[in-house]
Parts: sequence; structure tokens; C-alpha cells
Amino acid sequence: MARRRSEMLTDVELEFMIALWEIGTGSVRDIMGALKEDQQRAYTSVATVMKILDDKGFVTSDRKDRALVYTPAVQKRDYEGRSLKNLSKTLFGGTPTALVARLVDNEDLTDEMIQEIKEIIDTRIRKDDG
Amino acid sequence: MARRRSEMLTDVELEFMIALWEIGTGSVRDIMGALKEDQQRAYTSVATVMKILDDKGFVTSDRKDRALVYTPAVQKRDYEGRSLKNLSKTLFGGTPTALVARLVDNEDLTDEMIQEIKEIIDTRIRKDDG
DNA sequence: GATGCAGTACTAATTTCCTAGTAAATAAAT
DNA sequence: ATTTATTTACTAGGAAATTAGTACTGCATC
Repeated sequence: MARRRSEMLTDVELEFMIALWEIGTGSVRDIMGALKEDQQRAYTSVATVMKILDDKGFVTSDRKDRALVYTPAVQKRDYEGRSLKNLSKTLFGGTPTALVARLVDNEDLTDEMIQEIKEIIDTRIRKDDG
Repeated sequence: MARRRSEMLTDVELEFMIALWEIGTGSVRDIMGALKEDQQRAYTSVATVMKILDDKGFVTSDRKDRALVYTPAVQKRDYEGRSLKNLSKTLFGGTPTALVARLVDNEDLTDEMIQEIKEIIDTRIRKDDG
């Protein structure tokens, strides 16, 4: 039986998308340059995965001179939201509150982080009221 | 070249683990019964994946009569935390605050949900102080 | 025109994932 | 005792993921 391709990125795909999001637009060579030290790959590996990302609709490609130049078709913030929704759905019964509960449960969150989170929420509440 | 097995669950593995977490302990037959309507599989499919989960260390197995009885070796709350940490690391620069910011950014969060989240945070802050 | 370089397409090897069938073992039933 | 049912072990095969080599194409330069 078959698997249909997920609408979520695989680990390596995500690495490459992050590199592309950072530089905005770029060729395979550019993306290679934007990859972190520990995730360097051969040129052809990057090219292959970028083509897959094109097939999946995560990027678009345009030819500039000889080289293909890739541009994100999905914005990082959108994908972040998609990831959170996915996680919420699969592991937290679709309730983001349960997700937050588990998050602040984490003992290695500092007081500063908690405070920051509180401010984010409060700001959001004020925005709704005003 | 190779891929190393991730310490994260795959989609189907997660489905089965959720079923097992719900019933606490159970045989392949029990897990099948705990699967949702739209994720029914053949007995042998479940058995195969449960064996993989055993290999990966997510469950332990004990023989009761003829049947193998599986028990989670990783608690759901631990895996939830692991997932959040993973997401935070890969997509939010390791800062949970950025994750929350994106979460409350989601327009289909109701006012009630936001309020609930606020209370979770406030409770956590009070707990720290007291 | 031959040579070299850059880039893409094609191909391939390996591993995991996913699904499930078949075989073998064991127990229950007739 | 033979059949039937249950369960695990073994096996298999296609799809996707990961990595990268090789071949081909187009351009520039000698």
C-alpha cells in the first residue's frame, strides 16, 4: 500500500527551507552557502531536494541566466503555524491550551521566559479588546 | 547513504502509541481496538509496528499466555515535551516564546482559549512565587 | 574547434516507512 | 485427533527519504 506525501516538511527539507527563508531567494549554490556548518551536503544532494520541494509546492523556481533561482512559496510564519496546528492536532487533542500547559510545564523554562510569554498573551488580549 | 532512526515517532507509530497510552497496557488486539475509525489496520501491520516501537525503546513487552502485552516505556507527557522541544529547536530558534507568539497569532483561536492560556501562565507564575 | 566550468537532469544505492501476506506455533473446539 | 482460531515471526514490496555520482548541456575562453 502507498503513502501519500505529507504536507509537512521532512528534516532535511526543513533545513533547506530555513536556509532559503533566510536569504529570501537563491540558487542551489546560494542555499548551500546558507546551510549551517553541520548540515553541509553535496551540490547534487541540495539540487535534488530543492527539486522535490518544487514538486511539493514549497518553493517556486525561475531561471536566471543558466541557474535556477528558488523562492519560497510558503512563508516561514505560515509553516510555523501549520506545524503548531499539526502538533496540536496529533498530540494535544486539537486544543492549543493543552499544548501551552505542557510547554510551561517544562522545568528548564526560566522565569524570564515565562514572564515574556505572559506579556505576549496580555498584549494579544489587549489587542482584542481595543 | 543512510538515515539514522529519529528519536521522534513517525505518524503511524504515534497513532499506535496514542492508542496504547489510552489503554495503558495491551496486546496487539487491544491496541487495534483502541485505534480510531479512520486509522484501522490489519492485525499484522499493527504487530509489525509495535515490534519496531519495541526495538526503538518506546514500549516494553511481556508475554502473557501466548500474547505479547505492550506497555509504554515513554510517558505521553514526556513525549509531548520532547515534541515541543524539537519543534522549538528546529523552527523557533530554540525559544519557546517565539513558539507561543506564533500560536496566539493564529486567528482561529477563540477568546476563551486565549483566556484559558492566560490562566495557565498566571497559575504557573503564582506557583513559582509561592 | 577543443577545453573547461557550471548547472541540471538522470540515475542509483541505501534506509526507513508502511502495509500486509504467509508460515509456524500454540491453544481451543468438535 | 483433526480442524479451527489466535498470535508471533518472517518475509516482501512499493513509496518516500537521503545522499550523491555521472552524463549532458550551454557558455566562455584559449
